[in-house]
Amino acid sequence: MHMTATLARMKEEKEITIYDIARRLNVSAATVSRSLKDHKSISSDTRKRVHAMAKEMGYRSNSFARNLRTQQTNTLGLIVPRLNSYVVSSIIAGIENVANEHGYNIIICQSLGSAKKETSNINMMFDSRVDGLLVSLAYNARNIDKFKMFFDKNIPVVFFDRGCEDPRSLNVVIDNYKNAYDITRHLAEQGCRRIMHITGNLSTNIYTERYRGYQVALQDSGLAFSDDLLLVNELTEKDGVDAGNHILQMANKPDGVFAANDNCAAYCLQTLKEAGVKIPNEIAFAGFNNDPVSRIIEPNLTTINYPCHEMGEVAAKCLIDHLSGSRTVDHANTVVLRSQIIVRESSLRN
Amino acid sequence: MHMTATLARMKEEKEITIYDIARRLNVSAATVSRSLKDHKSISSDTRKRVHAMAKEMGYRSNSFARNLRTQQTNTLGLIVPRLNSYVVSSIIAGIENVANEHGYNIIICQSLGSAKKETSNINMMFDSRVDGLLVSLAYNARNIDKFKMFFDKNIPVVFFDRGCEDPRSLNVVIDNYKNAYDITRHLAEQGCRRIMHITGNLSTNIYTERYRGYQVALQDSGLAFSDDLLLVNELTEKDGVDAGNHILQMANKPDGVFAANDNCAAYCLQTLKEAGVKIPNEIAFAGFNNDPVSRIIEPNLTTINYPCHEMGEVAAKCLIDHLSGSRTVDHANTVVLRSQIIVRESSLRN
DNA sequence: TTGTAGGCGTTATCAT
DNA sequence: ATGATAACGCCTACAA
Repeated sequence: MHMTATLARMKEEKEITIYDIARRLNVSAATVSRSLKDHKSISSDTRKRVHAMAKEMGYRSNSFARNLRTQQTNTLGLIVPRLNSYVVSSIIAGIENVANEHGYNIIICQSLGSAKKETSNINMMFDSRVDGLLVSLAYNARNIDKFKMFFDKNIPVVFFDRGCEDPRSLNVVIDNYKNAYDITRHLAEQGCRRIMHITGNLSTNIYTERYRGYQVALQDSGLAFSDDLLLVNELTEKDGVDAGNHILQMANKPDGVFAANDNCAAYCLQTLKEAGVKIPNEIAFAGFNNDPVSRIIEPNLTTINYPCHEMGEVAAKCLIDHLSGSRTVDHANTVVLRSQIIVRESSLRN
Repeated sequence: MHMTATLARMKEEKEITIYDIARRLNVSAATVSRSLKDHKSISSDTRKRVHAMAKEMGYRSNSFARNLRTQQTNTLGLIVPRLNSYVVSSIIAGIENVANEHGYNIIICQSLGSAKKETSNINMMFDSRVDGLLVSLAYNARNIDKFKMFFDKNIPVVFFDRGCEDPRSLNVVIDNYKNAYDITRHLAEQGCRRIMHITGNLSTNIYTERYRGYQVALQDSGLAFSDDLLLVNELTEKDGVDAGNHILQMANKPDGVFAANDNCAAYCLQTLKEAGVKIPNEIAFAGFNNDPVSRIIEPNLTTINYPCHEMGEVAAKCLIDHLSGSRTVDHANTVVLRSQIIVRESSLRN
């Protein structure tokens, strides 16, 4: 690798452009540009020479210039409620995998449960001219109005985890209704008569769906629902502890609990257990997500196997497919990933 | 909000530029540009009119054009080993917080423990012309050679979690040595004589530091180290279970275990407990991170309180300070965040 | 206070 | 197969 002193200096001081390469090779910038992207109408000889020289000079394509010219960014936007949860961070890991493979960058922001921040994030993504958007909404969206600007410009938007109810939207989700139904039925089959449901904000569709599954399962099991069996909170660790203490003070205690996530379920279960409640015989437990804590809490938690990583991969693939224009028009606009109940000791009475 | 039909059409069909605004207002594009960024030499009257018109027309600044002109991107790069771990995802949440506040986008990629992928990520970030870089290295870096291109161009790089040993690097870390020392001493004080250490790849400095703290603590406690007391793995859930089974088969078992993360510690502890080993009296346990599992496993895990969210915030602030040029020259180039031992039942003998 | 004009680095459309 | 040239949208001396 021989390199002249001037060349070495250029490399350190300023960006090398295709013009610099062109000059040294006595060709035009157009030829360099074409060579670099292996345009077919370029002789393999010059192409090789250009590539070699580009490498030698330490050339790096300027993506802004290219973006400005081509009107696309090779960047995907990602909006999530929060980054530091088991489900979300695993989904992102899956997304990043696929995106990276296809040469896309990802820019991320979290809405932190604030509808206002979410809106500003959406705008920010639009301003950033992302090629496509991946969204997990903090709260329910009946329609895609918030994303009108994306649709107007034919920028694909994929909703994952929490889908969007608008029939025009692309969704990658699991069957929250069915999972909640199954797990509630399971509790009923274990002999639970008063099953409590702990869940998150009911203006978020994953929680309304789970709630609905729970209710229908109660009906189908011939069990009554009453308001004191529903507890809505943020499903945090603290909420789990609070829920446990709440249950301890109830005159008419539940004999089963189905919480909409494992973290909350685990801390609730723990609180009850410490107060001497026998799990599962006095109160049986079920959670959701198959979070690592579900396999640590004792008894291990019956839960729903949420395919996080897969969901990330599928959502990213779906988006990238649309970007490549290879979408089939009649393609289903909602992908429902397989998920199922995992029965563990927390709900198994003998 | 009155809007002409033509205007409405413009808005949907193509991007509004400052020229469009200029034309409608009978001013020059320069005036529009200046008004939009509240340049002081513009009359407040025209500035208001420009802002109003921009809003009415649905103008959005084209960041590529601006980036191309100004040579900066308002984007921070973030490289982590993996996204889906408690520590990393919490750090990212902190980073995103601060970055967002200051108007920076973040682009993320994970190295997944592959040095090759890490290198390609670094290059990719460089190509993306990030204004600054935040890095948690998969493996140890004795120097910043890999980042030479960044330093050559004065692009600040901040190393967090796993620092970089190069004296010129900026680091945000905790005192892994001291924490490991303290927690090992604590185990010794509880009467442990054969303390095992389970840790990750020793070419990663957080693990070498923890290992060193462990060893010095053994010495200071008058305890001998032997090779069979060191177990190196990937610290995963499975590794925890395997470690537990391994211990069960040891002829000369340890009476204490210090694992370099809680997840591995918890699954190891659980495996032993299920096999009938009494915790902490037969084997005392300690972990690292204060992961949620540490508060679920029984007995609760003695651990180190890792300030993840704070680390993310500090790292981002540090980077952004440098970008704003407000850095003090004599400023320390390594920030050590406060962290300390949390003693819980897994290590408390009575 | 505002306008003019050149250039940031690419790509794409014509020519040749 | 290659070259000349004009955008892409914005910013910023310099001029007025």
